[in-house]
Amino acid sequence: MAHVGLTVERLTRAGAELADEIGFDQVTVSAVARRFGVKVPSLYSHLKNSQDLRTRIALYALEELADRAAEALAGRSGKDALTAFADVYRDYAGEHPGRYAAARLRLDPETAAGSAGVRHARMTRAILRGYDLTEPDQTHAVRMLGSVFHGYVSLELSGGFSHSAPDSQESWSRILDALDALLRNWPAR
Amino acid sequence: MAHVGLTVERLTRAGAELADEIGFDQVTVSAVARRFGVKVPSLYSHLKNSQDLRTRIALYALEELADRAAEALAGRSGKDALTAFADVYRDYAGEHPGRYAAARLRLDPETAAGSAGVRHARMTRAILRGYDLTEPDQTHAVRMLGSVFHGYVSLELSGGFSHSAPDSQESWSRILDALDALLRNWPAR
DNA sequence: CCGTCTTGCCTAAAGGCTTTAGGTAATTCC
DNA sequence: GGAATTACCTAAAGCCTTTAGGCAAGACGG
Repeated sequence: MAHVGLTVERLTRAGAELADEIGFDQVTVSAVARRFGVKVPSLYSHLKNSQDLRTRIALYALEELADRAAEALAGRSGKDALTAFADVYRDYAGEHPGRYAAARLRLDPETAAGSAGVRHARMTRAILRGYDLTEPDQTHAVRMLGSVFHGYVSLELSGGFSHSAPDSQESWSRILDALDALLRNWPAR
Repeated sequence: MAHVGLTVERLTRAGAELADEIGFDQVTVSAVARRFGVKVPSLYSHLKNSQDLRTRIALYALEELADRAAEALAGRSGKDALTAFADVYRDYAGEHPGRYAAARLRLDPETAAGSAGVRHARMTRAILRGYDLTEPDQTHAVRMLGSVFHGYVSLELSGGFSHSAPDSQESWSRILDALDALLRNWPAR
């Protein structure tokens, strides 16, 4: 077969696209090879194994998501920042369900520490600068925001809120109102 | 081989146990057959296919979780109910990570409608009777609670909060305080 | 008590994904 | 121009899924 020019980057990107099309857990080395019109073993000089492919897609998605979030956060603060940040997550999951699922892949601690996950955590904390929270409440709030965003998007993606009133968009918007109110009025111990 | 007495129920239960031991997505028809000391094709007279097995495990876990939640909710109201209900989820996920993962399996709408998922939704709504919320805010709050519970448990399970201060238990408890405060003080539109 | 029917698990087999080992042709480099 | 490297290939083994068909033991009617 002719030279196709396989690289880890191209394989990762193709895997990410494939994830959005057929679902992250349907992404296999075979499927990616097929997409490049190449025999499966050819990928093994670029990838350690199947898990390696999945991990790379996850890191790619985390990076992409963090870039979007960072851009959305620039120049905003308070509720404005909270909403923009949250919307980045929800919109990304809507546009790229496969990549979003990839971003939720459990990474081993070392890989996680070197991933864009760290940026996500820092940005979430940055949002809280617009509110009057001190440690350890700030950390509790970081964890809660992460939970709500991930939880809502994940339930919405799995069809939890579809076909029932009120509209998911309205719930999302009202939940963000509620979170803003909560952060401005975080209960003392 | 001798008569083993395979039934769909026994296969489902074994699959649920296996899920907790090796992870829900490692649960295969092969693995369950192995556990019964039986050849793989023997299971196909009880199961339609691999997805059928997974779905049954999911329904089983949803049922079990709903039973526990119902028991915890009996005789409680207000914050007491909120906490007890939330703890059931978190504890179940901690004790049975594989089953919890199974309970999050995306079911097709028809299957979902006949599942214990409906009870979960009703119970969440029941908790809100202890707070002064009217529609559509009640629905928004139901969705938010579901998101936080699922999101938190899911992040905790994937190792998000381990090895970092403060303790995850403390965050959980403070987040429940915060949710209680929020529900008592839900912002008007 | 005996033959038949049914039930319950088995072997055979095909197709797909993963992964390793080793081959070949084209490109790169001295 | 020849040697080394690169990039993709074939071969093959192992595991999982799923369908088709077989056999033996227990259930059941005569």
